Amino acid sequence: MLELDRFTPYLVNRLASRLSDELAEVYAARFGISIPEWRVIAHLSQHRNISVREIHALTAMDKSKVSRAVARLDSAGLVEKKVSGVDRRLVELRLTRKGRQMFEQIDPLALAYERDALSALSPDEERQFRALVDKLLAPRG
Amino acid sequence: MLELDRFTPYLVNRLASRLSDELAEVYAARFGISIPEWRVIAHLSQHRNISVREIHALTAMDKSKVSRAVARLDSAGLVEKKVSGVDRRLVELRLTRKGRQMFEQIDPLALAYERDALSALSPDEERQFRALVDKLLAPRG
DNA sequence: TTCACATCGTATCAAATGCAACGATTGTCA
DNA sequence: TGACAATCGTTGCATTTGATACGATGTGAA
Repeated sequence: MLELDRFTPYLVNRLASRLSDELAEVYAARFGISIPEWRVIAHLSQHRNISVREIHALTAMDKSKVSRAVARLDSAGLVEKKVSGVDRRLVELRLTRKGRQMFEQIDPLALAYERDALSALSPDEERQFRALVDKLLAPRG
Repeated sequence: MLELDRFTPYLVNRLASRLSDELAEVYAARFGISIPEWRVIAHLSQHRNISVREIHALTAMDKSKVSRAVARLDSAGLVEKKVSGVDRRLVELRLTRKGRQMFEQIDPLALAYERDALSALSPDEERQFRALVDKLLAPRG
């Protein structure tokens, strides 16, 4: 018999929405970007010339969700779009100087929030937790 | 410098949406209910006479989201609504026989999915993971 | 080459969502 | 008691979302 308080999908979902929402409090009002936009920025901060398709595959955000987030970031001057020379179907994305500066402001705030969110765990537990999440995220047969 | 592949809110979110989506594949098409509706049913399966307010508080689903899910379940004959005698602002919810029967069909499927999703972990790791998630979910400061 | 098919990003449109406001009810405190 | 504030569930409305279709481009086999 299912008990919600012991049902992993339920618990992980509650944890995830809390982490997303609390993190959004850190950047949403202050920098005027939404959760999907933040996710795009975060990905562009470390993958150069990544495409919409790749962000979609990495984040499980819908293709059109990514496309729209990119469009808003583009018109806000935070992201540049450039049709790939190799495959003209692809759009290569990268942060503008302005976008990178915004990321560099959010970066320490995000890391501080993560530390705070994990502060209930000891360093050992934190390592365990990361390792277990990694295992669960690894593609299954 | 933030690295997404080590950033807990990001990883936990990816895990959570995979768990939600894959679980929904188990019940959505077969039983014709949405994710919010499933969540309401699951809560009603173990809390009797719970109110919209309480489901909202427990699940972090928006009040109106819960209200609308309940309305659909009501007109589908899966849930009954009854104004509380103690506080007439409250609506006491409970599964109908039909609703309970549906839950009892989904129940083993949900548990089987959970086992499958956690199959990458050893029994020990699974216990650790549950304990760590509980710690992280405990209200902070 | 050519033609059928796959892939990428965007646009379209119905449905879902979140926020704020509302009516109804209850609580508070002067 | 009475007036005002708070709470509950619902609804209206603007926005967001996801599924699908589309045009443009690329791929592969005949």
